[in-house]
Amino acid sequence: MPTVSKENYLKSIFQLGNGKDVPVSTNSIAQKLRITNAATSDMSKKLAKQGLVEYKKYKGVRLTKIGSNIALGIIRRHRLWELFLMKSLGLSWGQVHDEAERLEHQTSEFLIDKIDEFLGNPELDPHGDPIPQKNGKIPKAPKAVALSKAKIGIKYEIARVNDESKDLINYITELGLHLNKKIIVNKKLSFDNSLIIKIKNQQFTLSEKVSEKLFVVPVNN
Amino acid sequence: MPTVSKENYLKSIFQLGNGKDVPVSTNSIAQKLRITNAATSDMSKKLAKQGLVEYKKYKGVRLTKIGSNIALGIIRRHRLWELFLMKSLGLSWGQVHDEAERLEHQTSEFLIDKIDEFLGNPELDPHGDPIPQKNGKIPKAPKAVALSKAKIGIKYEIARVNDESKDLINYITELGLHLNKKIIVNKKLSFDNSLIIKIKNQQFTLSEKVSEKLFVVPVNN
DNA sequence: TTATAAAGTTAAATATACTTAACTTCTAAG
DNA sequence: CTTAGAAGTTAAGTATATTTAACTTTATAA
Repeated sequence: MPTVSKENYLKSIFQLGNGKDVPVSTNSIAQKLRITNAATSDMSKKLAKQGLVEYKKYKGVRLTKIGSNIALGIIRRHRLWELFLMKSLGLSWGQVHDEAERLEHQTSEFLIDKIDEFLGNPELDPHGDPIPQKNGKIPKAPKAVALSKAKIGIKYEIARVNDESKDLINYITELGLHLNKKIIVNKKLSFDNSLIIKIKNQQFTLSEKVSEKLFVVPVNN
Repeated sequence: MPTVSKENYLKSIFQLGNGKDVPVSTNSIAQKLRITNAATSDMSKKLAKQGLVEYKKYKGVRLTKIGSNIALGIIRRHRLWELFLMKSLGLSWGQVHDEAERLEHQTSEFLIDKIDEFLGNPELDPHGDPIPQKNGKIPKAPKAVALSKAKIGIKYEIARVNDESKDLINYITELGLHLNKKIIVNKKLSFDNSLIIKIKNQQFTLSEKVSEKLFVVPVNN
């Protein structure tokens, strides 16, 4: 069984490769995990020795089938915990990530399956990300577009938001935004690409940085 | 902040001392944690250096106020998790201990307080043990007596069971026993001190070993 | 009152996961 | 097609938590 540390490496590799079977540079892992490059070089060898990644010096690491399955298991646990903590305890969007980040490593298959069942085998987590299923399949997320690329005047709803930055989540939560919230872009300011958006009757400005992290799908009514 | 390992030492010391401010031998800790005596001698020094225990060579360790508070915090998390997993996910008596054993070390104060609140600030866990409160107070558990010391013919209910042995819990669960279950001792066999007990209309035998681990309180009707 | 068994400690070694500092390989601009 | 800087690796050292093996202290029974 991999340690917590190894699980985090595998998860990071999976995420940096966007779930695709591509090599990921050791330095990008280091950056993501906030450790030194040296540490990831070291660990890459260990992971390779255990058959969890393929490692070619100077060419990055690539998950093996086994490594990929472990990564998926951790991501599954993370996303189910997030949803569970919101549904069962009423925690908010911004409160669940950090908790899930720790709990995901201490959750037996038995327990996560119980949580999955309790939630009705959901396909999406509270940030709109797909929850890997018990069988390893990853549900399709709705095809969302960054708010920064949205068309003026069309009604959208929020379908996904990057859950890595707590600051971002807290900020947009404070603005009253959350998953499935309806939103219209009234105007785009050309000098800094910030957006003037409307929700209900309120209107406010979102910087380009923020609008790139929010993903939306068009809605009819 | 203590590591998981240190938290487990502190918890064990607290439990071996029955929650009292007494010194606990290093070897008893080793036995409980299933590690070598040498390891606990070593760790005792480290815990002492951090001000979590007082350690006199050959005389065992004694929790300081700080160490004791950490131990209480872990026990609080353990017992609240057990109850929460049963109430929210419908897990059984025997299924919650091992999960709680890991989750207890990865639970922020924020989260455990939410769980506590969700459960209505309960005083007892599913095994009848008192749950240390946020303020550090430990609720009084009902004054229960070991079933092995119960009187013949009196109606009792199960008030507490040692949660450390999964085998025991699974065994008595299979017999249909659980917290608050009514039980009458019909007879005590003098040659091995086993008991013939009655629940509802069923009758069966419990060994002395088992009956020493089950605690009961008399009930009226 | 003393020797011995039980209880406890120390020291040396191991594994994991890091860091810092020095080094090597790669890559892309001129 | 060379070379400088970026990217990546290695080596040595650190901290934590463990083990095994040898040793010391304590308590007790003759």
